[in-house]
Amino acid sequence: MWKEHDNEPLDTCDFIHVHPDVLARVQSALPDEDLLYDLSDLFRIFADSTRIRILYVLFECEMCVCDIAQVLGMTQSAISHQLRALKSAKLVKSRREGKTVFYSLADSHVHTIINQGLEHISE
Amino acid sequence: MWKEHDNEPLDTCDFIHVHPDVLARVQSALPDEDLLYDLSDLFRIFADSTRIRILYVLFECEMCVCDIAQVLGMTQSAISHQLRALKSAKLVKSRREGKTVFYSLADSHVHTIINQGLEHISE
DNA sequence: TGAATATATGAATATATGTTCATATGAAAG
DNA sequence: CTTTCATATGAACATATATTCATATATTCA
Repeated sequence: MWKEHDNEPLDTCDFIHVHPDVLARVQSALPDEDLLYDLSDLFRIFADSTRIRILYVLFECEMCVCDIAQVLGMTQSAISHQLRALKSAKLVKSRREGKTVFYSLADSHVHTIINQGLEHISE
Repeated sequence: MWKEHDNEPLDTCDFIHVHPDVLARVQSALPDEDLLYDLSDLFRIFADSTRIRILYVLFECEMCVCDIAQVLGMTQSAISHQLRALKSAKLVKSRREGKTVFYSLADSHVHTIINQGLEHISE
C-alpha cells in the first residue's frame, strides 16, 4: 500500500504496515474531535499542582476561598482564578453564605481519577 | 483567629473560618510536594488531544510510528515527540523490529483514567 | 561500504497558561 | 449611603508547550 504521490516531500514513511481492516477499526474507534478536546480540557485541569492541592483540601471538607488560600499559602486572587477553572470544569461547586463563598467537590469522579493517577505513579 | 501582623498588605482575609483541628487535618492530608508534581505531570500528559488520540489508537493494537502518523494525519516528527512524552510517563512501551519501532500501552491505568474522564464530561 | 528507510532529536516559533497586581462586584454592618 | 470585608476578574508578564524544520541515529540491504 503505497502513498498516492510518492514524489511529494511528506514526513511519513512509504508503507502502511497495518492491515486495512485494522486501520478501519482504529479509525472508527477514534472519538469525535469535539469529545477529544473536551477530554484533554478536563485533564488539563488536573495538570497543575495548585489545582490538585485545592482538590485535596476539598476532599476533607468544604471551605471558603480565603481559608484555602491560607492553608495553601497562596494569594486569594490565585486561588480564585483556579477555583474558577475547577468550577467551569464542573469539578467543584460553590455556595454563598453572606460575604463568604464555600467551595466543595461536585462529584466523585475526581477521587477516582486522582487515585488512578496515584496508582500509576507508584509503580 | 487573627493574622499575626494585620498591618501588612496581605492579599488574604482577616479570619480563618475553619476550626484549628480541621485545619490540621486538611494540612496533614496534603501529599508531599514531590508527589503533587508527579501527579500533575502525569495528568499533563493527558492534557493534549494528540496524545489522547495516540492512546486511543493503541487501545486497538500496537502500531509503529509511521502508521500512527498516517492514521492521525500528522507528521512522523510530531508523533515521535509525543510518543517520547508518553513513554517517559510510562504510559506506553516500545519494541524494536528491524527499522520499525512498535508502540503499545504500558498498563491498564490509562483505560481507567480516560474512562473516568469520559464519564465526567458525559453528565 | 554506501544507499535507503524508520525513528529520534535539537532549535525555533507560535500559542497557551499560572501568578501577580490593580480594581471591580457583592454583601453585611454602621 | 458609606465603609468594610470576601470574592471575582481583566491585563500584563514570565514560563511552558506543541508543532515544524532540519538533521542525526539506527537498521537493513545491495
